[in-house]
Amino acid sequence: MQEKYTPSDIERSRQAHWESSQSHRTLEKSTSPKYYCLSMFPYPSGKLHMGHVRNYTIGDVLARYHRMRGFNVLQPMGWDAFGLPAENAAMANHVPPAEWTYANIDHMRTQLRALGFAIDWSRELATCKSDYYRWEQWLFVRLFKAGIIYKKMASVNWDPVDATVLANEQVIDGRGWRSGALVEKREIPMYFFRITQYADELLAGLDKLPGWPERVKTMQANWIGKSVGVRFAFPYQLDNQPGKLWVFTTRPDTIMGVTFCAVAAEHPLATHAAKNKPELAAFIAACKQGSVAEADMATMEKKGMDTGLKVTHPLTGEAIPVWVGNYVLMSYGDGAVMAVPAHDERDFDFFIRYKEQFSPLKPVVAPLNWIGQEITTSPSGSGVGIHPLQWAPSISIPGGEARFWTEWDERFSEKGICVNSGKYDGLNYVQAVDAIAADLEALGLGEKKTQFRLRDWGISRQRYWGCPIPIVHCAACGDVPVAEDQLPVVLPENVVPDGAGNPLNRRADFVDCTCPQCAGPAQRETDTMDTFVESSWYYARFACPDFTDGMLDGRANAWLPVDQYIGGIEHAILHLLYARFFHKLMRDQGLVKSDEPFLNLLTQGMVIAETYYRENADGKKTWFNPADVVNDENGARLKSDGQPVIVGGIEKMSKSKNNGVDPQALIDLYGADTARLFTMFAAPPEQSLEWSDAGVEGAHRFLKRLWRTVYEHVQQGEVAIYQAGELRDELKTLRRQLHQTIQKVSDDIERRKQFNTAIAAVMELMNALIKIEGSDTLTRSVRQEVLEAATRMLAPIVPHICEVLYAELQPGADAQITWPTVDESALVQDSVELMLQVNGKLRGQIVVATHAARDVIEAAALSSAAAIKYLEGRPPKKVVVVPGRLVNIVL
RNA sequence: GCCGGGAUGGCGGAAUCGGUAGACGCAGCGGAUUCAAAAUCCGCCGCUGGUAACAGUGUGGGGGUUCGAGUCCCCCUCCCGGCACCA
Repeated sequence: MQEKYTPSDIERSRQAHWESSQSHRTLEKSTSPKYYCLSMFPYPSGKLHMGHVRNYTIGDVLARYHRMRGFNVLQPMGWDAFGLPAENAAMANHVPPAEWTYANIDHMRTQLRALGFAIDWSRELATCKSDYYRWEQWLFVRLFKAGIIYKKMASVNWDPVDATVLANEQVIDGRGWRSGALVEKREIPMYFFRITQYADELLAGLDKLPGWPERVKTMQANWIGKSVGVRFAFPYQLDNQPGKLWVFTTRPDTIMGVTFCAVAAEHPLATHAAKNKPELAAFIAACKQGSVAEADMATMEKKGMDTGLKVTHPLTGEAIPVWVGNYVLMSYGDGAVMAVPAHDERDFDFFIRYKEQFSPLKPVVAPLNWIGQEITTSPSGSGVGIHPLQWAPSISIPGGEARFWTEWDERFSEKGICVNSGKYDGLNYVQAVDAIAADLEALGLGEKKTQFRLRDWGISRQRYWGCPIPIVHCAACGDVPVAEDQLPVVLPENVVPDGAGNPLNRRADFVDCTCPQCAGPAQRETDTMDTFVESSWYYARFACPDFTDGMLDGRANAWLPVDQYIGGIEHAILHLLYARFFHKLMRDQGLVKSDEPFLNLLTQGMVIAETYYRENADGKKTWFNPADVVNDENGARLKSDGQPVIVGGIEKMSKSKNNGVDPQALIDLYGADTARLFTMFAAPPEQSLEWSDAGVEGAHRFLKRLWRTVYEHVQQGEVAIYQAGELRDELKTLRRQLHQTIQKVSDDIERRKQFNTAIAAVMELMNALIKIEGSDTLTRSVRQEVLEAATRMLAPIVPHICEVLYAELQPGADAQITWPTVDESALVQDSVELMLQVNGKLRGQIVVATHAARDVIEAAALSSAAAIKYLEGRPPKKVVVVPGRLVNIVL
């Protein structure tokens, strides 16, 4: 055995061994239970970053642990290879996205291999290859024919200068990132997946996922946003034509308080009213400026303008003014809302802002009372600005003075008993909803309805580097799906985009084709699919990546569902919801049998780092990598020129902010095992990890110490592991700690998935071992037991060094290392130390027999020196005994 | 703005079911070894007072429940993620 730990040598030789013996190749046929361990596949951005290392190390630890436990493990890897960054890189370097992508894949594959992940590389796939995406096109065609995919108009960000559609990320402060032009919303035709048809199942399915984190399930449930309410209409006459303005509300009980209606800027009523009102047309145009991102819409100042149109309140017959509101989303419900300023905060803010314009200015109708609010006397205060607490009594007095308040109070939106609501007075929420819904239904103007916040999934992208949408546009036949035997529609790979629209539009060889239906001349669709489509089913394709006769074969059902899925928390909603949806689509197409794709989910926290930038003369930002910046008491400066840079805040490592830390330097300096150990040790996996280099040294030091300890032990010659015989106390304690550690580490990895504490426990064990002296056979045999177990426990985390050390401890044992088992007899302990508290403060310790009775413990506690000191002869008021933990004496 | 999460020593973090706050590691300080340094080993290490024993105090801020709160409840601040075309 070598005296010195040389990671580069042992890692290279171990990896060569794994490769030549195909150690990580998954068995197709096995009597062992299966364990499908999947980490979210990477976008091939160029180099691995720390987030990847963290993600894939977690997966590898779980995969290797389960293999040690006798499972038949599948751990595949692939590439989410279509996407926007490839087009950006293509424009910057004048290289086709395909070339850039394949080069990145090659580099990143080498990096993943260097980290020693137990991946079955024979199943590798890349989504940009036609043997993958052809099945996506095949499914598209089937779903299109089944009506699950349909076409409708939708808003996109339009850059009028570059004449191109922009991603939300490419809109910065309302302007195009390259042109700097003010971005506009533009309506274009797009294909949609009817995900809303599965909304109920996607919501209900969350309850059948006990292996998913609560936070993810809560986020998805809120995203789907099921709400029960009433959809109803305000009738109107326009140019002597009758019409209905439809709205949805979850608060039909407040319908008697409707003061106005607000419609989205794109709403037909708004468009109509703007015809003869230039100022309204200008306002609507202003609403259409800026990005389509909901975050931008929601943080915008709430503005509106009266259309001058009036609709009729369906129950009171009152004329209700219609406004255009920039906060009303056309994509939600009917693009219009009723406004009840008395009971909705957003309506309230809007009303206060424009109160002069509501003509005549009328006090807010207040139909509800607060639950449990006692109605006593009329307050003496009057007029504007009255305290909200005085409001409820004041409005409840019949014929009493109506009041106006200027500050919102959370209680205004609580549900209560109807007042000032005509025939509905005195009804509670449920009764009022039923009565009002029944009345609206009798009028033919509304009904109860379940509404989802979830919207159908628009998948058309006006981009080149994606999977072509297999549709042909024929003047005679319309939109025709490509025939199955014509698939795949292959994306040409030699194109360099230039930022001005989709270059496919200019490729006659791609666009011009014949109609699959009438064989006449036709044009191919040039939009490509959202890259989330590729990542929605790759987990299934890994079971049978070589299958050429269909999307999936029977192996998919053998492996699915994925037993453990691991990926960043940033995917909690979109990717994970789309993948769940796709699984149900595939199930309904007879491709898979299960209902859910991922049994257990681990959402790793993000690796975040400081961002640094400089603003150029044109206002654009140049981002600098943290590795190129010094940030000390003199501020942040660029290493290369010593000039200051602006600190942009700590954010998720990303290419756009250039704050990714390259793990390569770490691997080069310390080896893969140190990189893996430190990443797992630095923080628990679900927590976000702010990157710092400090501490890596400590992880490396631990591995060196482990090596040396085994070396010194092995140098003394072979010894069998401890099996039986009388041990001195010191060794008994060490063995107890060893088996407690095995128990803890197993639980930490398998159940808690908290690897940092597993590592800490082994470190403690090693610290205890090093303190034991002596080279007698008994001592050496216990030491052998501890070292064998320690290397086995660390093997999933630092496999290279552990396999080498284990082979030194067990010469000739070349088989798969197994997980150590707990010796229950080693755990037995005769006495236990209890904490002694007086009035909840720690005042001492007592030692009692392990299973001592409560009264024995109490007596021991009361006779202890500490108790006598604090009791000063008085009897205790109460004694709390928590067996195995503590005794609390209350004075 | 809405939804979800987080805040514990100089730093990363531990405390798993309401029961010893600070495990483990980093940094720092002191010592050993060395011609010297690196590496390694030993010891100390929340804050305040005290030579010490010990006492007080302490888990973002404010309030509450409890014999006992980092952990539960209410309110607030700041930070991070997502918001449908970044992936």
